Amino acid sequence: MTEEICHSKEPARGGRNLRADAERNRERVLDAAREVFAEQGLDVSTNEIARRAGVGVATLFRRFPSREDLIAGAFAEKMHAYSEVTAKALADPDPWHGFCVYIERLCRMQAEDRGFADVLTMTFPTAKALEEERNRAANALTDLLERAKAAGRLRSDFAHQDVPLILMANAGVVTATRDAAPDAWRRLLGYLIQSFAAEVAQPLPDPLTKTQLYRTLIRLSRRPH
Amino acid sequence: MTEEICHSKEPARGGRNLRADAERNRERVLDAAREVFAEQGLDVSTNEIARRAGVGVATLFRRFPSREDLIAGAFAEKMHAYSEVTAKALADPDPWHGFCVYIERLCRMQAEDRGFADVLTMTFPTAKALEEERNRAANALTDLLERAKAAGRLRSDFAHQDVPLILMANAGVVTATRDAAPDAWRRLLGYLIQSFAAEVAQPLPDPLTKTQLYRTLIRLSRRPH
DNA sequence: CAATTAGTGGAACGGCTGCTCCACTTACCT
DNA sequence: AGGTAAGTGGAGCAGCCGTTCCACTAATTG
Repeated sequence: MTEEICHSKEPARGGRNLRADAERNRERVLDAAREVFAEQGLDVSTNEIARRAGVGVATLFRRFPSREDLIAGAFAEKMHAYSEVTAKALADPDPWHGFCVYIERLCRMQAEDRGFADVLTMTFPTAKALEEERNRAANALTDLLERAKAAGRLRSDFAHQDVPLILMANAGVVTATRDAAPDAWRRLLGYLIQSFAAEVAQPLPDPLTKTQLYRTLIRLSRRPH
Repeated sequence: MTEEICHSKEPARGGRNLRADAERNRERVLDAAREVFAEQGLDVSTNEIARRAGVGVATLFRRFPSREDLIAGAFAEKMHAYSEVTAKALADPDPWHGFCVYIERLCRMQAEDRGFADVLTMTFPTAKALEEERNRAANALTDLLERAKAAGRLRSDFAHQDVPLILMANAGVVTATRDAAPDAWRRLLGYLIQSFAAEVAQPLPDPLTKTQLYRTLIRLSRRPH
């Protein structure tokens, strides 16, 4: 049943063809899901998504029987972009520069899409389509790290497990600061990159202002929206 | 109605005279809350706390009318310990060592108590008792940073707003890794401290093992337990 | 232009939440 | 001991949630 997960470009023409209006609704649901996930994160009510898509809840559930199906569908493109980032970083003639750009892009993607941040750090063994893309990216990453180390720019004790570690840390900052100081993560990253290079201190992005900090913490006090 | 609530007999026993069994129940609720908050974080059901305390929900709500009252009560001690950490760090003859110990302790407190992690990073303007303690700590922290900078060990562009930034990052790591790799945060902190000192790379704690990483991400995939 | 289904929306269900109400119980004071 | 108000527990309310069901609608096909 769940064997085929359509690539977003080619709507369902590969295996089953949905009725025209059904396919249109499917796309509307995905658009709404992407929109809401990006704004509010992954744990948003099903009703809310259906409402925003302008369809009944039943339609959503028939098309995406489980929550994971919906998530996989919504983030398929972005997951592909993610693995492309890895490939591009690998293609960079300067491995260290490639590494830095890679990390920066990843963190930026987290910062720009709250749902995607959750996908990257939280929902690992989700639908097969995502997992496959993830594995391809992981392999490319290993190569990237090897080269940066061989070039003598990346510290040799940097582990590939440190990448999700960075992502988790970044997620913490990003979810906390999104509304009041959406660029706060850059400062964390500035600190981290520096220690990955094991070089002397370089200029950092500006720290949070006092009011940014205040508003960040205010906002977070009412989690259960 | 009447202004005075207490009879003139024993007006001030800590400002509040509850009936003996009421006071005992109050303590039972606080104990249960501390226990559950530490395990499951701040957003745990009121019923669950009452059940674990062995009292009815009404008892809980009469004693702690709002959620914030309960949180403030449960974490009063720990918040005091937190401000003491700052004071102790300030008393350290070596300001840089004091700074490092301070950061380490803070992150450890987050790692050991999921609820407290939330209190520190998420619920800022909560009950006054907590806020007051927080301010005292903030002032001591400013002094600590000044001294460490004056000693030439802490980089001069370190901002006091970077401390919550660290805490947010640490929270991200800690909430993600608590079950599978409860010491993962130490590695992040190792990286960070290094870049705060702007010195050459030093040995780091071990990275996550492959299985630790896997189990971490597995666990997180089913958030709505 | 029917006839045939795939497709639809929204009501409804069961389970959870924070919180309140009220008939009872029990500690305290004399 | 006995009166009384403080204190109690749990049923119950309103409001969410994910999910299912089913009477209806309309795209497709011949």
